[in-house]
Amino acid sequence: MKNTRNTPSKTAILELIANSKVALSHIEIQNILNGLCDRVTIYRVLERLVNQDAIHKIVTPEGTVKYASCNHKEENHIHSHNHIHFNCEKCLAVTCLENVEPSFIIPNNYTVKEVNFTLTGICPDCN
Amino acid sequence: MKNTRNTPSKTAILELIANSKVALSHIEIQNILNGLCDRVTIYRVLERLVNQDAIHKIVTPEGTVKYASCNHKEENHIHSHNHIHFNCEKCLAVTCLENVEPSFIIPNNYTVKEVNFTLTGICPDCN
DNA sequence: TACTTAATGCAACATTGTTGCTTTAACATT
DNA sequence: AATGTTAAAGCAACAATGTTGCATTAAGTA
Repeated sequence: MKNTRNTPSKTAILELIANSKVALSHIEIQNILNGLCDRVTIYRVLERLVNQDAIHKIVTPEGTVKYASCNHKEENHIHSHNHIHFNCEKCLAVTCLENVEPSFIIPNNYTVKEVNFTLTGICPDCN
Repeated sequence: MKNTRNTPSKTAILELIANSKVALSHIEIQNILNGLCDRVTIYRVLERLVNQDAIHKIVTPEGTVKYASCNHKEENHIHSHNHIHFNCEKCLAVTCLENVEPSFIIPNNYTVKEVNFTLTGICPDCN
C-alpha cells in the first residue's frame, strides 16, 4: 500500500468519527469541522480512511451516506463490516449493533461476499 | 387517498418495472423510455408508484437507487418489502430473493419497523 | 361536451460527489 | 537543521442526481 501521511484534516476527521456514537454524514462532518479544511478534502480523507479500513461507509435505506469507525476489529479474524446497522427514524441516528449476526438461508448457486443489514425503527434513546 | 390517473408515462414505467427481472434505476428507465416523457416526470411517476405500493425503492450498498415491482403481495398479509435483495457485483443486477427471510436477535429496547437486507456477491447467471 | 384538477413539460435551482491542476506541507534522508 | 520527494490540500470547474414553481395539457367524471 502506498504510504499515507498524518495531516491535521485526517486526524480531526478520524477523531471525530471515532468519538461519535453514531455514524456521521459528509455534511455533518463538514459542519462540525467548520472550515478547518475544504469540502473536497473531506471527501478525499473519507475515501482514504475507508481504504485503510479505519472507518466504514454505510448507506441508509433512504440513501444517505454515513461513516462510522471500525472499533469492532477482532484479533485473528478477517475484519468484517457485516454487522447490523440500526437506523432510528426519529433521531435519524445510525448506529452499529456489534455482536448481532443475522442468519439466513440462500440458494446455493449464489456466492455471497458481503452482507448489508439495516434495521429501521426507534432506538432505545427515543423509546 | 387522492385519486390517481392512468397516463401513458405511468403505464409505460410500471410495465417496464413489472416486466424486468432486475431492479431498474432512474437513468436506466430514462434511457429505455428514450424521450417518451420528461426526466422530472419519471421522478414523479416513480414517487407516485412507490406511494401506491405498486413498486418499491431499493438503495444498494453503493448508494444507487433502484426500483422493483411488488409481485410478492400476499393475501391477508401486510404488504412487506422486507425481503432480501441480491446485488451482483459482476452484472450489477439487483434482484429480490422472495421467500428468503433473515432471522436475527436484537436487544429488546429497540423497536424494529423495517428490515433492509442486501447481499452482495455473484448471482447464478454470472457464476 | 364541458369541467375539474392530476399530471406533464420546462426552466431553474439544490445537493452531493468528482476531476484537474497548482500549491503546500509531511516525513524520510542527508 | 536543511533538503528533496511526493502525498495531501485548496480552489475552480464540472457532473450526476434529485427538487421546486408554474404554466399548460389531458384523464376521468358529471
